Parts: sequence; structure tokens; C-alpha cells
Amino acid sequence: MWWPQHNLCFRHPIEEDYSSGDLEKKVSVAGSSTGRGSPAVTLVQLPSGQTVHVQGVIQTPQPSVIQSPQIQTVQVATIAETDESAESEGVIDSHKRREILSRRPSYRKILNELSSDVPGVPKIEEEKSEEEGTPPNIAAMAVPTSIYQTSTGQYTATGDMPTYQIRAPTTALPQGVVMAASPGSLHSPQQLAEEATRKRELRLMKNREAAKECRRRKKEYVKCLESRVAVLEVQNKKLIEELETLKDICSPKTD
DNA sequence: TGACCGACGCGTCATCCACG
DNA sequence: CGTGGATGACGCGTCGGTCA
Repeated sequence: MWWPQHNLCFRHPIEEDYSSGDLEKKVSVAGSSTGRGSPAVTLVQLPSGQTVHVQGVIQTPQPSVIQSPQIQTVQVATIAETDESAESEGVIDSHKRREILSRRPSYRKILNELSSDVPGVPKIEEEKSEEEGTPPNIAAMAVPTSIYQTSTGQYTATGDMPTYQIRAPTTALPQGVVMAASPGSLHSPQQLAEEATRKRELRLMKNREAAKECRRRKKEYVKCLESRVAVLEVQNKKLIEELETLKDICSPKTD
């Protein structure tokens, strides 16, 4: 379970959608690390089947891979228990559930926090102009080249982590959405109603785009976590092997 | 072949939160 | 403090896989 907040502690039924077993099982590791001392190049296979060459080793001490640095885990778990008991009584309604489960920190925020802790985790960049190049601080992890095309812009991920570029909206509004008239020019209730409708349509349209973008970022975030898990698994395996080797060397010979 | 299921994407609403 | 962007929650439709 990847959820940044109540991972490992609690899974609410309504989160089933996002807890696809696929995500938890698809990451496989090729494990072709180079020898000791040399810069490790790790071949990691992502769920999509793509292989990722990961350079460098994440060395910063860190909590569990799937644990968020947020402290809310305990809080949410506690609340969740009351939630479950309430549910068993059949009292809880959707509104309550919303209140209880609402608001987790944004993926961008979480990822950026992770990246500040761990050099190997790239940041989800703020929206950039097309002219800007790839920032130097995201060169630690290689991700297959891909291009995301959204209605608001083209997202390119070339080599390293996805750095996405958003074109300035060339067409201000789609057909059917008319720019609002200035408030001073509104007179009749009908005009006011039309204005309200326009505003609503505009808001819905923007939210539609925002939701798409949010989902894209969410996927990116999950991919990033998967990559990180894969890297750490390789690392872990390597360390275990190293430990065994050292044990062999240090143990008194019996024969 | 139709029923069923899980995954996925989308649109919308509600809410949080940063910013001016 | 109002506003707008970000995002969780929810419901719905679609698609592909599986099974009787």
C-alpha cells in the first residue's frame, strides 16, 4: 500500500480503487549492480516493463520506503478506528467519511519533501516555461523517456525524471465559453444568471483540466515511489550479500 | 457468448491551502 | 479574508480478462 498517510496502518474500503495489487507487485528488479567501489549502475524494471538505469546509491538514512515523513499516520489511524466502529454501527454517512478522510498533502509536496531528504528522489518540478532546461538537481534517477500530452501542455521526460513543460495556453478558452462581461455592464437578472452560468462553466472547465493534471502527477508520484522501492530492494540485496561475504571472511575457519 | 470483475480514466463536488 | 489551484472522494462508463 502506497498511501502516503495511512499506509501500513489502515486501509479504508473506499480506497480500494487506488490500492491495486498490480502496483504492489509489478516492480521487478533485474539487479545488475556493478562491483564494490565503483559507481553502481542498477537496472530496474518498472511495472510498465521499461527498464531503468539507476546510478548512485541513496545513502541518506531514511524511514521506511513507503512511510511518509508526515506524522499524520498515527492520527489518521486513530481516527480510522473510530470510523470503523462507527461504521459497524451503521452511523457514518458519506459526508462524515469525507471529513475524516479528507486532505492528504499534495503529491508534489510529498515528493519534494522526499527529494529534500533523499538525493535520489527527483522533484516534481513546478510548471516551467519551455525555454528552461532540466534542473541539475534531478539527475540522480534515470527514467525512460516519455512524453505526456495534456490539453494544457506537453510534458516531456527526457532521460531523467520527468520534467514537464507547460505551454502557455494559446487559445484562451474553448468554444462555448465566453469571456465574462464586466460586472458593471450587467443589468437584468437574466444577465446575472448568464454570468453565473458562464462562471460555473469556466470553473468546471478549469477544474476538469486540473483534475487531469492532478491524476497525471499522481501517477508520476506512484511511478517514482515504485522506482525507489526497486532501487532500495536492489540495494538491500546487495548489502545482504556483502554482509554474508564479510561473515564468511571473519568467521573462524573450521576446515 | 454473456455475465462478472477489476483496472482505469473522467467529470464533478467539496474541501484545503497558499497567495495577494 | 476572498480567490483560485490542488486534490480527495464519489459515481459512472469503458475495456480487457476470466469463467461457466
